[in-house]
Amino acid sequence: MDKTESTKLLTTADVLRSVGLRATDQRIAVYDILIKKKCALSIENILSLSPVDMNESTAYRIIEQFVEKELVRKMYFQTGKTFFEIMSDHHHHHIVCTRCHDVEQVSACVLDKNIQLIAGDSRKFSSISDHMLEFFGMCKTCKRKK
Amino acid sequence: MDKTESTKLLTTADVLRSVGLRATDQRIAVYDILIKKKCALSIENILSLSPVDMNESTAYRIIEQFVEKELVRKMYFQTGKTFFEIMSDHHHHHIVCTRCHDVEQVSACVLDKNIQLIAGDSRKFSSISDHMLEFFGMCKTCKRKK
DNA sequence: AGCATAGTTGCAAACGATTTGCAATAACAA
DNA sequence: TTGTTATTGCAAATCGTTTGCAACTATGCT
Repeated sequence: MDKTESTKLLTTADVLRSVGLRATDQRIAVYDILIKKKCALSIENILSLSPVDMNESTAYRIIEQFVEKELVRKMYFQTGKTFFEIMSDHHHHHIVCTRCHDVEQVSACVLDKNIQLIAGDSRKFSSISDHMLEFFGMCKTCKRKK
Repeated sequence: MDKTESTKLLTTADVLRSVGLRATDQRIAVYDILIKKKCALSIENILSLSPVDMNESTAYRIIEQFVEKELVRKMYFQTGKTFFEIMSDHHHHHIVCTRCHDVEQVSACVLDKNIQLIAGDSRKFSSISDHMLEFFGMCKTCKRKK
């Protein structure tokens, strides 16, 4: 109860060091934003949310390192935009608004049990390591505006 | 049996004119390539397959018009590359090789019947108009090389 | 605490993919 | 065949992302 630090099991700095990255203000900021938001963010989003000054290229470098260290997943949505999301053990998918590009997570995955069937169908592929499922629609806000 | 043209129900030129586009050599070339290949192609692919001389920007313009006219679907795969595929009534998905980026079509869609369930789950969205499902794996050729 | 050093940053320039403006050219209707 | 308007090729602009480099800083060692 004496040391403030010890009450927190693992600081962001610890996480970063544990994967071999130095704990800089910029890295801590990016990581904390992704943890806090939990959802898919663009570089632009990250920069605008950052409490510390950060150069664009620094953000790109940091996020790319996070992807390499598997702290973060990189995703290309069908809107043509690139997003980054903190890795979590919870597999999920997204619904993207075709108008405002807002993204919502879909909690459950409906096709886990079907994947082997699909792989079995393939001529060229013998196994499937992962998948990405994206839904499109119009969010309630945009639908109202229409 | 006299006129060669009349034996073909609808020429590519006719298709183009029917959506309000002039039938130029370049447009015919792009359309025919997409029809013939049936699969997802990049601008680079299209240019290299074209029998007629075509400027890069012309290819971009043509493909964008085809997307607007709904002759073609634009897709961003998780490899970060943009592809174009002729619209067909046959809904299908893709398996992408994580190594060589080769693409194979998956014939059936396993989740049509689940879509309404997912929409029902959503807070922000009231309907889903479409979806995109992409699988990753290593193709047999790459697996052998590994 | 103070120092050495390797890793990290900001900046500017380079980059690849895509888009645009414009003058020359080609498709189509009359 | 001719006139009008759409389309093309070219070069330059643009967007998102990456890179080289010199200045700076986190970390390990003393």
